[in-house]
Amino acid sequence: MSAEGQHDVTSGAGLSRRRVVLEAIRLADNEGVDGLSMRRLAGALGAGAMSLYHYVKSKDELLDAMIDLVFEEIDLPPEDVDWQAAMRRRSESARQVLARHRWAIGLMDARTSPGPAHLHHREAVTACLRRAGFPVLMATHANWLLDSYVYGFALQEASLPFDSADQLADIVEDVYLPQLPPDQFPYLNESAAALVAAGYDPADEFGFGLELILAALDPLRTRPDEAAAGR
Amino acid sequence: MSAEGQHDVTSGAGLSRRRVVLEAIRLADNEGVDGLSMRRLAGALGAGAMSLYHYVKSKDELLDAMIDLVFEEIDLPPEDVDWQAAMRRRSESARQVLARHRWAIGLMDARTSPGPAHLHHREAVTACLRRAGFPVLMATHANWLLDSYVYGFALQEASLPFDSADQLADIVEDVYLPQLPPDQFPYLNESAAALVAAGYDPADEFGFGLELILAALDPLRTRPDEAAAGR
DNA sequence: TCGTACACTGTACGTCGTACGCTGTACTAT
DNA sequence: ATAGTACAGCGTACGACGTACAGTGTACGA
Repeated sequence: MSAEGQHDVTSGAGLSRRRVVLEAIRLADNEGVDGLSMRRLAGALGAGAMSLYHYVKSKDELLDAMIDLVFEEIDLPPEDVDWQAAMRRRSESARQVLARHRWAIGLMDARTSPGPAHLHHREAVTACLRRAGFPVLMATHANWLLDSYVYGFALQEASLPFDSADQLADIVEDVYLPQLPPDQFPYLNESAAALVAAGYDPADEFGFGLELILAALDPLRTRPDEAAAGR
Repeated sequence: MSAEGQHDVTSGAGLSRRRVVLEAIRLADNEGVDGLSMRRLAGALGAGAMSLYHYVKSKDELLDAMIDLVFEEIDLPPEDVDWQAAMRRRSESARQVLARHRWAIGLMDARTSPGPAHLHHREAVTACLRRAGFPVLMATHANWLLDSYVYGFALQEASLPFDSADQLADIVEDVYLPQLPPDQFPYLNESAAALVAAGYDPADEFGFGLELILAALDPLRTRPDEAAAGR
């Protein structure tokens, strides 16, 4: 008698696991992961706190589900381009998605089992590398290397206190430099000055490492790339 | 009247910021970061919960301090070897330290300001790269790339459910493969089989990407390495 | 002897995750 | 029509959390 009215208001249907997880992601995006509580989440869905437990076994399981939904947002490597283009696409996509959901990267170290979207993504990447001519173990190496770079970059990006190049100059001058006496940190001062002078934008940084890694991996293939050659 | 007895037992002196943070790290190492509460930490130190707030402004500040102490454990790049050896040393050290404190990497994305040990480390790395002959902006690129790799690797390593190569085979067979129907995940099955057959140890994986990155960065220097050449 | 500073603590408040048991509704079998 | 069963959701309660606030006793200089 109390529930029906709420359902109509919030979105027609009743609760569902998907709706719960989606709203949890929105909440975490807006308020940070610390602002996500079962009660607040339930409130945002127009429901009681305990109702959520019909769709999610525990908060931990909810977090797992959130992460897997984030993985779903990441583009898979396209199959009709050469391997470097495919990896570029999925890596850039991953970076963007992880930047959109800053909380996700910090949650990943605790949860140990991959989830279906994660597995699906991994399969697609491995397939791409194998078809590109990387031997089995080399494909594993490449996978580790690329993922490490993407996750590590996202981690560093998430801990930056600014979003754009505009803010960089301000932050460097107001926060960074005052902490850095030039006699004790000569090189960081030099760096900071150069970055500001060059109008440095950390958003451009990702490409450098990615291209370097792709180029260095390329000669480790032992066969021509099927996707690049054929269809 | 209650505190003194405990102090003698635990380590002679009274509380101190350093002792608080050290014990917090030990607790987080043993029980996971979720098991670290102000009450439990105080208990482990033989003190009341609120006593901690004389040394730490809030739990958040405690976490910041813990992370910075972790950074202190990481070897600085030695100054008397060539830049690749120096980076190898500090990167390996960072990997080990972050593996020893699994909780640290997951905390890093939330806390945005570097801390003194972090800054000191960054200065030393930048110095090493600059002296090796990397131009200012290129040194920044190299810094981002290397750190991304190290952090991302640590992140992936932390989310592995096993520690050694021995356990890998078991886990793959018991947990991984049952989730992976061969028709849906042919490449992951191929990989898993190859890894088990090769006696793959993820501890060896780190070197591959690191060496690849170091080798690819080397030609981007514009001057000879001072450390390698001189003294 | 007094005052004052310091190191530390007990209590209390609001919030958290969630165990437990209860509601009303929908549907199926009789 | 009636009873039975399953489902979806909720209210309450418990223990643990971070921490504000108002103390406590001790050490020490005047």
